[in-house]
Amino acid sequence: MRKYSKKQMVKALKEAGYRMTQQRLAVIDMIATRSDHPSARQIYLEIQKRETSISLATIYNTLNTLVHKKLIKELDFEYDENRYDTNVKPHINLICTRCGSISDFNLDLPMAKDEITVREEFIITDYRIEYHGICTQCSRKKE
Amino acid sequence: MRKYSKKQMVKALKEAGYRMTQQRLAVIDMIATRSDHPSARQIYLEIQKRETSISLATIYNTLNTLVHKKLIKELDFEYDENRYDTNVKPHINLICTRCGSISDFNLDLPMAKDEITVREEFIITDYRIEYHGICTQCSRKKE
DNA sequence: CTAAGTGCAAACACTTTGCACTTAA
DNA sequence: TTAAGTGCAAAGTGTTTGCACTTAG
Repeated sequence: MRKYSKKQMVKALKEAGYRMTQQRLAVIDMIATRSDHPSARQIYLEIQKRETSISLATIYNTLNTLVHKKLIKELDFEYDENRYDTNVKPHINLICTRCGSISDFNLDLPMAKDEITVREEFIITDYRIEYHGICTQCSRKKE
Repeated sequence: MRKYSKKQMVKALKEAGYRMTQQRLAVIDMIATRSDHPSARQIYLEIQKRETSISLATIYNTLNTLVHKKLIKELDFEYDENRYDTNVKPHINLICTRCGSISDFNLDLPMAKDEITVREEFIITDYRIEYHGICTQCSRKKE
């Protein structure tokens, strides 16, 4: 689990020369605090409830900056909005196809990396592993 | 490797009550013949070169039908068009971030499925595993 | 003070849809 | 013959961009 705190994200952006605006702080606060994997729109709605004025465009800008600085990860889905993950270490995402919740599953995977590198001469730079299915909450409330 | 032939796809659609139009045949022919993972647009351009008249909408319709019937798989990417995979058995996709090529890597994975089911009570219905990196061709021609 | 950032609305890219025309069975 | 399928163009979705206004440093 490699996850940056609010402080670390702010520090990293400042060091890279980015200004600390109310909007950026609000987005960072939101993404670093929540343990679910919110979408840009969810973050937008949440920030709007508070005092800070913000637009969706700014949220996308800020999230893209964080992704670019490798402080968070972007998860894309065809059937829905992109979601953002503070866990930047490769891990398994358990995605509920009923309620859309995403949780992390951390496990050391004997992920066949070496075998791929040798057999295919493919240079792995990143990976993405998802299990789709029904989460505990949803399977319990089916009656 | 579980991969349906052109014949099997045609049979499955006919049995499900679908009509066999020139357009559907052309799409099925294209997807079942090619071993790469074409996008709707690529299939469109390819079919246009031949005698069959077709539109992009029809290609999407047909591909969606095939996906729905579980005869092919859809791979979605935020940064590009969806790609379609005839290998419907769960497997690893090796995706080249330089040229966009996608190849399959078949391997029996000790994929932690059991552990997830037990530890998280998550009912797995499908999964998606991707390794992103540089393919053989691209790494050779880098000089 | 001034370059960086914000925020609206318009643009974008891919995919889906409404509907008149065509066609497989 | 006729319901299913096609194909255009228009709508829809999530995301990005252009540009005048605002603001952090």
